[in-house]
Amino acid sequence: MKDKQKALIEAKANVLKALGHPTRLWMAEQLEHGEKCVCELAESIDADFSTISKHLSVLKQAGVVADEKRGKQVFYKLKVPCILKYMSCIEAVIKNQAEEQADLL
Amino acid sequence: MKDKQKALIEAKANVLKALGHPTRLWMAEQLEHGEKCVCELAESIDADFSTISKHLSVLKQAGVVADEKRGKQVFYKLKVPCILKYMSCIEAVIKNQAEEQADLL
DNA sequence: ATGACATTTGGTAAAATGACCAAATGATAG
DNA sequence: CTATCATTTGGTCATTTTACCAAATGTCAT
Repeated sequence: MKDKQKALIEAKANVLKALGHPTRLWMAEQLEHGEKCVCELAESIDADFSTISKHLSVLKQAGVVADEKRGKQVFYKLKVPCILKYMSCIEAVIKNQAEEQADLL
Repeated sequence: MKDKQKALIEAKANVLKALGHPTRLWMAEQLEHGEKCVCELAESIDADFSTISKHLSVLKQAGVVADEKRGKQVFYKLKVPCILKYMSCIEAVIKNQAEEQADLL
């Protein structure tokens, strides 16, 4: 494989990996209808603030979200909202799996 | 968050995580135009057969691919091809990132 | 049966990830 | 300027992931 191709694959995998954690995926979904501050996101997550901050940082690194500080708060938003449009396909994978499991019984 | 919601998020994250490794993403892309046997996939990957086999097993667990043994060979195929349609969006994320990096210079 | 071939499984070691705590930063209010 | 609030950073530890090697499995031809 060419170096450039390889780099592209790695970059894509990196984005998918960033979304491949329940907390981070949940956060991304929360941003579907607009920005939220860290404190809002934190409300529904049972984890240390530092943990939440680090997850957001992973999403930012991957280019999934952008952050903006306003006053004391930091707001995050989706940079490329199409990533959520994909979820119906992911759900199809899961449904498929579930049906096959059910067929075994 | 409700238990069911939580389980769904976890399932979705799991699929994304499975695709979130360069080798596995590459494999999935190779299957775009139909099934391939492990040996074909292995040709372009510089890794032990056992490593390749384990990656395929992760994709299978996640419900991304299905396998079928025919003769000595095992063939893998995509179960839900829409996952590849997503890649254009992922690429948009990367392009976005790249442009921002470029703007810094 | 025996050997050769394609793939998987089990074991192990190195590296990456994720969670928490404590401390640092930056912004605002008093 | 000091205290306070929101968030990030650094450190540490447990867990998970990944890669390789060696050995096992299942299939086919002889």
